[in-house]
This record gives sequence, structure tokens and C-alpha cells, in this order.
Amino acid sequence: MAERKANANSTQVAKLAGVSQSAVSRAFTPGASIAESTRRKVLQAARKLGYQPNAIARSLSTKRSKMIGIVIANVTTNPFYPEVLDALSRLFQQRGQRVMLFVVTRDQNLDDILPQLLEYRVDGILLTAATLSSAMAHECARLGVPVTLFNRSVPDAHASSFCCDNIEGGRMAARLFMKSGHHQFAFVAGSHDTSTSLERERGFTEELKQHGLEPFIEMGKFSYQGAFEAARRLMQLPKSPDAVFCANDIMAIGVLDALRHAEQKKVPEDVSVIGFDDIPMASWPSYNLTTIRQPIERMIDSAVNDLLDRINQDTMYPKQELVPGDLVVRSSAKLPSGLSSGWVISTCDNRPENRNV
Amino acid sequence: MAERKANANSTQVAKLAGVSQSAVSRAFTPGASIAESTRRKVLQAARKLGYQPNAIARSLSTKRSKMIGIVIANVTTNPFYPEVLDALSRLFQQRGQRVMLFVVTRDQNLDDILPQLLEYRVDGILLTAATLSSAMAHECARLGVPVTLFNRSVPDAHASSFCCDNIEGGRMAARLFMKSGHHQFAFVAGSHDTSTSLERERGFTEELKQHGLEPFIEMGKFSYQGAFEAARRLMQLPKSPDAVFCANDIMAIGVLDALRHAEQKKVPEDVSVIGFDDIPMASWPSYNLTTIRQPIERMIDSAVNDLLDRINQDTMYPKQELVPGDLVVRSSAKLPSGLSSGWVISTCDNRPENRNV
DNA sequence: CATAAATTTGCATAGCTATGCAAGCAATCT
DNA sequence: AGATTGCTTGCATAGCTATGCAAATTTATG
Repeated sequence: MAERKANANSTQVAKLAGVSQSAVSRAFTPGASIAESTRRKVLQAARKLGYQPNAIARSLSTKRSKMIGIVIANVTTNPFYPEVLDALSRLFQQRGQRVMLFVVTRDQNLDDILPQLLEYRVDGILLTAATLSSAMAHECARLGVPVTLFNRSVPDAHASSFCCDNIEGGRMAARLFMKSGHHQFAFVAGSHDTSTSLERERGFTEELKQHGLEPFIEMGKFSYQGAFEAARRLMQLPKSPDAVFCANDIMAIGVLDALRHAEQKKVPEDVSVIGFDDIPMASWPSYNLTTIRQPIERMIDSAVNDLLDRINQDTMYPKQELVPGDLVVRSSAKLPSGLSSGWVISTCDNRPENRNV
Repeated sequence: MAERKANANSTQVAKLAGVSQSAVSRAFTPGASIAESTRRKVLQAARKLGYQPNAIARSLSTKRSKMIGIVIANVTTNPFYPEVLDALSRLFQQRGQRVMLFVVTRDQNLDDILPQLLEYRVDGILLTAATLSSAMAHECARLGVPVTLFNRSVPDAHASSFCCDNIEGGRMAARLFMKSGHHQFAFVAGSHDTSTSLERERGFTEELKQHGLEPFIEMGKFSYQGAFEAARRLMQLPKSPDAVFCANDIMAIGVLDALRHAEQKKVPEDVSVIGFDDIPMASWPSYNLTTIRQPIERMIDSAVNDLLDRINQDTMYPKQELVPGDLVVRSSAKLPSGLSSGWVISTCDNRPENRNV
């Protein structure tokens, strides 16, 4: 029967169990030096009082909060990020870390947010879709709080970063378009201040340039709606593109919808579309989007491991990792001969028949 | 220049500023009794040492962690929940509360999760898409930690709950279908253990029953894919339905895609579809989904206010609130005469011409 | 059985801030 | 000037757990 008693503390439990407060602490500390019989007495007394160790006090004492600060943006506009958040949260949870969450907008300044995390003495910080001022990076370094960036290239050698190889991804898209005989190319960008969009654009543009080609660029504002409108503008051009690469899947889907429903175009017969991310919607039958897959599981595994290793001092130095993306061939882009829908082509796949795709 | 100095504490700042540790504390406590000149001295010393108050120690001292525990599920399968998380997180942030996040699966047992929140002495708990055992509800009540349920009906009088009026929502869908001359009805359920799905089903079924009608029921497992398959099963029935109501939008979209791409059906000419939630995708031109909108902003405002009021003891007793949904008329369902696409009909709208819709 | 070794226990304190209380101080009033 | 009032300040302590160290106990060893 639950007493109407307020929160008990370790001293009260100790008294009831006839032991010292230290013993109570040790009973709840795995691996501490305590006799099995004492532990049982303590646990029984604890149960009777409804005692649960106070993690706040523990944090103060051990100087480890067991909390990770996660900062994330675009949660509602790009399904990729809920995916990321879900995986991160699960992994940290599994590894015994709690998550303190901050949802921000893409352009929000982190200089107001990070101090709030540091105030709670989080053990580490994971940033997604948000950039870090170098003043803040230094501040974290000074306080010994490791920072890991996910999907943003590193602004500072104090932080780790885990990114998909965006440049090579852009190149793959360009090669696929060229191999299957397209003539006019376009890139729908997210914004001009985000490394993911910029790098994908760069890879795409550079690869085309090597063949004397140059894409139109339109701004899709990282949203379905923005890309929808960008596609309409593209189709008004005198020589409208027959190959559109988008900085992410959600924009590719916006482009697809605009082409089909507002422009009466057939995809991929009239226009081919390639996206980036491989979000779940990309495989829906309405879209069947050809896209560059970010190996999200692997990237997140690495990011989480890196952060935890640095927290435990297993690793001292930040790491920058570039993970190759995979071309997932579905049916929103015309296929070159020899390729059929359903293939997944990895960047590191060097079988001769795929080397040039 | 940032010294390579570890985290300073209030005593060190006090020494440098030539005041007592109490003064430092007060300098950082809004409204505390301290002379402006002293405060300035303290802040300057603090800046010099890179001092920032330790929220963990403050929490221990004040017995207020300024943290809210949020438990959420379905983040990757239903875009409604990222929406909810985003709004919740912003509002709490604005009100000076931090968020400790737990992402769970729909069927996960919270009895393992809640103790982890309570261990950190969160000031309040907000549960979304997850149900609360009554043992745990009692435990929270005993510890004086208020709990608010969002989108789940209340299992226990100890918790507040904020829900859309699901039953009336189901009724509205049934009435719209009947008014526009459909004959065979179906409901695509989420699961049989979730109040949202059950209540929407009940409203829909009851309203039909009053006219001597009965819907087919199929299980859509709260996912796009599950609903896609459910739709295919429905279309195999000898008297296949021409009016399908789905327990949420993401399943309605799965049904739509199945009808159009796997079953060669026209929507709404052959089959009408109504969803629930009004997620952003519902208004995409590919779908144009007629749906029952949950007034998410209003619901979340109320839920957050309720929780914070109970934390500050402004309100002592939990509250159960039922918020009416709005019928958003787009073009996935045939319209009765007199209604045209683009209308939004509120449950509380009692103009005579809409009374019966 | 005596001694050494290993395990278990309690003591005392660190970790950092907030706050009740009494004392100090300056300004205002009579 | 003396008394009153109101604001500031510092002292001392509470809030709860973890842990180094020495003492006490148990177990193993010869």
C-alpha cells in the first residue's frame, strides 16, 4: 500500500534498514563493494518507503549528468529528421543516457540555446541541422563537453562531424542523368547557407561541368511547397529541364507533384527527378523516387559511439567522418541501358559494370 | 581570452568580486534582494571566470528541476507527432522549462520509462500516444508530479487529459458520407488497443447504425503500408465500399494510393476517403484529403498551460478536456449538394445550413 | 588456532546553490 | 538627534548522494 509519504531519501532508507547511508548508496551502485545480504535489506527498505535514488543529487556528486543535449531542426518539414531523432533517442537510451531536447528553426542562433544545455552540465552535445558558432565551440571545448555534428560539416576542429558524402552524391546524380541521355539539367537547392545543400549542388555542378554542361539552379527552401513552386518556375523556362536533382527527398516529392499535377508532365518520360535521403515516403508507390540514400543507421551509430567514447575519454580527439551514400534506383528517373529499377548502387561498389554510374 | 580553466563555481566568483557566495547566487536570481552595483560587480567577475550557474545544484536546492518529461511514440510513422513534439518543445522552452525526451514504440510499457523520468525529478510529465498504468499514475500522484495525457483518454483521475472529440469526429465523417449518397461503408482502424482509433470507430459506427447501416472494418496498423494493404482487402469484397473512413491521415493516404495505383479506382468518383488529423500532407495537391482536423495548436496550448499551472499549484485538480475537431472539406470525398471544396466546418458551427453535416 | 588477505562497513566530506535569519547600513521622519 | 523604516549583506545550513580512507569483519591460509 502506497503511503501518502513524500519522497524518501537515502538516510531514511538507511535508518529503516539499520545500515549507514553509504550502504544505501552502494546498494544502488552496480559493482560497488557491498555484501549481497546487506543489499537485500536495503532494497527491501527502499521498496517499503518508495525510495528511488535522486539522479540530480547523483549528478552533482559524480559530475556526470548522464544527459546528452540534442539540438534538432526541421522536424516538421522534413521526415528525415524525425527518423534521425528516433534513432538517436533510442540509441542513447539504450546506452544509459537521457536526452535533453531542443527543437529549433533552421536559422535560429544556437548561441542562446547552448548555454541552456551547458547550464545543466550535459555530458555531451549532438547537433543536427544547425550550425555552431566558433565562440560556442570554444566554450564547449573549454568546459570539456564534447560536441558532435550530424549532417553538418565541421566549422571547427573541436567538434566531431558525421556526414554523408554529399559531393559524391551530387556527382552520382549527375552521372545517372547523363548516362540516360538527358539534355537540360536543374538543381533545386534548399538554402544557400546550409552545407548539405551547398555540397550536393557542388558535386552535381562539377560533374556536369566536366562534360561542358551547366544546370539551372532554383531555390526550394527545403520544403515541399517551396520546391513545388520552384518546379513551376523551371517549367516556364524557354529550354525547360528534363532532369531535376533536388537537395532532398521532400523537395523532390514537391517537384514531382508539381510536374504531374500542375504541369501535366510525365515522370520520368518528360522529366526525370532524383532526390536525396531516401525517406520512407520515397518508396511509396505514388512517388517511387530514385534517390541517394543516406545510410542513416550507420551514420547515427558512428555519431553516438564517437560522442560516448569521447565522454568516457576512450577517444580524445574529435573525428570527421564522411559516409558514402547509395544510389537507390526506382522509377522517377529514366534508366540508362543495363540498369533496372530496384537496384541499389553503393559508392564503394566497384564492380566494373557500375564503376561509372 | 578564454582561460584553460575548468568550470568555476559561485564561491570563486564571490572571492574575485569581493562579496559572499550568497550575493553571487542572488545576482543570478531575478527579483532577489541585491543592490544594482553589487550585481554588476558579480556579473563582471562571472564573465571573467566563465562562470555559469549550475542548474543541477540549483535543482537540488530548490527541489524544482525545471524539466518536463515528454514521452512520445510514432514519431516516424505519423507526421502528426513530429508536429506535436515541435509545438510542445517550443512552448515549454518559451515558458522556461527544459524537455527530457523519451521516444517509445506504441506498445512499449511505460512502467520502465517513467521511473527514469522520476529519478531526475522532472517537474511534470506529458504523455503522448502511450498509455499509463494505474500503478504508475498513483506513483506520480504520490510524488506530487503532475501528469498530462495528450490525445489519450484518461485511465485514472490523477491525470489530466486533452483530446480531440474523436467520437463526434467519427460521426461527422459518417454524416458527410451519407449526405452525399454513398452505400457501402468501411473503417480502417489503427489498432484495437488505442483510444483514438476505438473512439473514432465508435462515433462512425454509431452514426451509421442510426440509419440501419454497418461498416466493414479493416486493420491498418496505424501505418501507410498497413492501410495500403487494408484498402486492397476491402476492394476484394463482393460489395466493395464506396466510402472509407480512416482512423488517421497517414492511413487515409495509404488507402488513397492503393485505390489509385493498385486498384485503378478514381477518388472520389468511385470511392470517397476521409481521414483524421489534417497533417500538412493532407493538403498536398496529390492527396487533397477531406479530413477531420485536430486543432493542434489549441490542444497543445491547453495541455501545456494545464501542466504548468498544476506544477505551480495554481490549479490543484487535473482536468479532462475534449476539443471539437473541424471537418475540412477537400476533394477526396464526394460532396453533398450545397457544399464545396475548401470549406471548414466546425463542430460548434451551428449555422442552420451546416447543422446536419 | 593464529595470521594474513580480502571483503564489507561507516565516517566524514565534497559537490554547488538557495534561502531564512539576524545584523548592518543608509535614508526618512518626528 | 533619535527613532523608524526599508534595503543589502553575510552567515550558516539544507538539499542528497558518492567516495576515499580507516576500521571492522569475514574468509582463507599455513
